[in-house]
Amino acid sequence: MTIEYIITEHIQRAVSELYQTEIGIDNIVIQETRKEFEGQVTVVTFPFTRISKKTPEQTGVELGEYLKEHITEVVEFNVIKGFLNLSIADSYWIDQLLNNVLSQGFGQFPSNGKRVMVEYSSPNTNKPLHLGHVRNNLLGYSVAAILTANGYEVIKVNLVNDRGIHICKSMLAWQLFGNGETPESSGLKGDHLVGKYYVIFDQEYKKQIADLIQAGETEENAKKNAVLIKMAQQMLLDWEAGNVEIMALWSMMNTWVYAGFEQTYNMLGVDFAKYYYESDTYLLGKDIIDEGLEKGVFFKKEDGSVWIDLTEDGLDLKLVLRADGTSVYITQDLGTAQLKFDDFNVDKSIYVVGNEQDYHFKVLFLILQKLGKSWADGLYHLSYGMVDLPSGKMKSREGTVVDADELMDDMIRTAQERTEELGKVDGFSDDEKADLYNMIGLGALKFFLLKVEPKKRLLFDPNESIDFQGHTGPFIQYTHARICSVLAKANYSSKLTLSHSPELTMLEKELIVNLSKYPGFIAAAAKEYSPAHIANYIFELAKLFNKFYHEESILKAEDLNVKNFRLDLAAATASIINKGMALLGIRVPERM
RNA sequence: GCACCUGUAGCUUAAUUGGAUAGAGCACCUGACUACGGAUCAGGAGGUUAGGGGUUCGACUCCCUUCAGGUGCACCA
Repeated sequence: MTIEYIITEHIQRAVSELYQTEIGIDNIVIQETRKEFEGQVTVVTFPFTRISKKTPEQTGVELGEYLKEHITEVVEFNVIKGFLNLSIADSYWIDQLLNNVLSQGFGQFPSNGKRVMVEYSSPNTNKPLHLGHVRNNLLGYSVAAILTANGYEVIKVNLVNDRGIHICKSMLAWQLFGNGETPESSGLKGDHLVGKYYVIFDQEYKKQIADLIQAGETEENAKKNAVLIKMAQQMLLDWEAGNVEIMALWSMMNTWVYAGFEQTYNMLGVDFAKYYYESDTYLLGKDIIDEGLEKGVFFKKEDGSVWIDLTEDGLDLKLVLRADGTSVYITQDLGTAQLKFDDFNVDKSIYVVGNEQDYHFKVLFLILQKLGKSWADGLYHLSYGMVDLPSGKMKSREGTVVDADELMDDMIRTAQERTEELGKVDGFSDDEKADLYNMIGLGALKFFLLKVEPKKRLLFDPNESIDFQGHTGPFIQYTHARICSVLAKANYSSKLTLSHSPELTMLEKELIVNLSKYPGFIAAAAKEYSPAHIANYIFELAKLFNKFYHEESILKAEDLNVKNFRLDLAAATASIINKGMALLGIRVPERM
């Protein structure tokens, strides 16, 4: 039972006894005491003044006296303005450390019996992954890990966009200009090879447009009538008709792409329980259209197209089926949402998709609610801001992207240079070195992307490579390695028993207070689907530990009991760093 | 034009969801026991929280308004 809980209960009793009024939990605000004041736990007394009819100070003193008398852990209190600061006994904090923080399951909530799906990554098969995908992948992976820690059963899925006109463009360009080039013959990663032809298509297409304009066509007509775009459109029709030759080309190029993606995902450290493919799902959703028409949620126009009127909800009319009976984007998303639910019977379904699709998901969820789907309330769009460069927006077609593979390679190389400069890898084997550079490079990248609130957009300057000092992944990794080093020197392996409770220093107490807050951050991160909370918490923890480490010696502590206690404290810190970073998909080294 | 999102130190950002003197990191300046690991620690300087109004004991946070930036408003996905 946490001290906050005990205090809350006693405040209810105190208010009832002192002022003869019952108050709800909502009125009780408990927070951590600010560093400049004495105490660890603070109660805000303003909400009670209306009941007590006294000043905030008087109310605070009365409550403080009551709490001190009735709760053994409350040893002292002071009131400053409307804030009642409580000092909690050292014994409580020591008990927290030894029996809570250091226990096996700390930070892992028991199963809540709920199942949640997290869809993320969602690549197109016509181009390699870029920085935007990296943010998406890291967010998806991390949110999945956080939900798991909160007791959910999590199913990670990837919905691959493997069909459509854009896919045909790279296929066509390869057919026309590829000369049979393969990943083997070119030495290119499969996804990069295909991406190369997507760019070539665009270049050739632009040339044709320019030629047509030269010949007197309007720009609009030139775009419509260029031979290449006509051919691509024909190819899409052939694909939909199941043309054998086209299907063979499609599946061959897909195989290349998937091999490339697999490599990138491995490097990023992300994984999926299931892949959905749009080539399988693009025809879904028609039965939902029928259902909606039956229920009167949708209506049909004279031309046969099907619509929904969302004007009462402040939105517009939305087409859900074309006049010719074929699907649009939202049709298949309606169908896919149903499919996911049918496949896994999930309670919640999270879509990790960029904020340019905010409107789309708003509409999608609203339609499903109107259709009366019982699971519609569990749908959530985890929207994140786009990553842009100093030069502006990234465009795959124009080749102005920060490529995911290159970026990771750069990060790892920088980690290597930095580490070698510091001369810290004596006694490492080549494999260990490679693993370490990978850990640090990717740790820096992941922390950089995850420490910012998802919905904020991110500016990424490739020339100013990511820092390795300060508010960074490597700073935290370093702290961890440092603790491991101390523990190794002391031959620490598991929790030490203390002969008696030591008197805590300010910093020790602060550290324990901090450590015991970990589960609260896990819960908050899940509630808001924001790994940034954990990233910033772990950073604060690492910083605090470094301060403690600097000011109070562990191995040279004044007596054995204090030394053992500090070893436990250090071990607990390392453990939380490790757990928290794991939720971000970041590994921490024992030496670096 | 309409809708949604964002705006905090020079830069990158935080603020326990309405609580105390708005915290950090980078960059800049000054320091740290002959270092339990200096990828560290301590200190300095840097803020009208885009501007204006309102709500209340109390506002970066909620409401109104103006400004700036972004995104979306296809029988594309």
